[in-house]
Amino acid sequence: MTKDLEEKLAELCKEKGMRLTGPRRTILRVLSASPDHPDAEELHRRVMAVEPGINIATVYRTMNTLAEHGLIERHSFADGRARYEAGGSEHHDHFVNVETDEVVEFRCDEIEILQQKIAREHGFEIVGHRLEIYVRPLSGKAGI
Amino acid sequence: MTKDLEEKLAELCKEKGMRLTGPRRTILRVLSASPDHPDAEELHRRVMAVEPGINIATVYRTMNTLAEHGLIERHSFADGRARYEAGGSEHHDHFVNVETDEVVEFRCDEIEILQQKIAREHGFEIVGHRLEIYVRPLSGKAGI
DNA sequence: ATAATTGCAAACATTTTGCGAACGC
DNA sequence: GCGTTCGCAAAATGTTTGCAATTAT
Repeated sequence: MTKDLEEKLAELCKEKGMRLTGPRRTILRVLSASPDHPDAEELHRRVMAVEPGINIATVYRTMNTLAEHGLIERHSFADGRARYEAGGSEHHDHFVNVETDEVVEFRCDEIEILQQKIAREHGFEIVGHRLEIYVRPLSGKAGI
Repeated sequence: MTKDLEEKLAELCKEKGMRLTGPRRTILRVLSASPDHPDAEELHRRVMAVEPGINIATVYRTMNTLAEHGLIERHSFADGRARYEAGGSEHHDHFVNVETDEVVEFRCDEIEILQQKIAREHGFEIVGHRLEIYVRPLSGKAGI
């Protein structure tokens, strides 16, 4: 599944006319192997572990290019910096466990439908959306 | 009846032990008169129009303090910078018009209820949430 | 060949911080 | 008077960009 994703992204790059350079290939590989939502610095760290010498500016530029072509998603959570996620997976939203900072994906079609409805009622067409639900485990002891 | 929002905020400040300095008063005034969600720079611009000489660092510090004490809300939309909103109003979510950067508030109880439901299904208790729907005007002229 | 992409450093944008002076309580 | 807050300038982040060299097609 993971291996496929890298190839799929590589193919999409070619389709879009993007050149498959060494650094870009490495970035695609790292991205494909990242099930989470790393920011540029973390991504760069992982890329450097695979192939040192790649500049963080290249990471930024590549992420921007990939996002422009719709190959990845660029989130910006509350912390301010941009976080990236390899596209290809289905749309989903996020639970953020405030006690562990863990992110859990979920999907709720009914909510999506309601969004469409209320947007239309306001005279809008949806371009995209972001839903984060900050949570803590149900039964567990209260945090701090 | 409606005690001025500015007065309400001022009182809350005192309650929380925050000093009501000149600059802070001005910032509360501007904030109270801002129905939108200005960022620090815009807020500073408005503050300067009322009383020149207030530094933008003071705006940042004041917004942080107010947010820590729960008197205002600090949003961070996709554009990266922080935007502030005088609290006190009911909970709501946001449409962000991607063509104008304008923010429109909305509220949808059905969505809130679905959130509760799906969170519970995942074994979570909701602490808070954030929903932004990025939109463009429906019918008329296409953007770009 | 030639246009896209890279590394590097410098520029940029936003937000925070150290400090001594000024101020509210 | 004492602790908070201020203005200022400098630092800290996070991200983008100009340019000459390199590389994929």
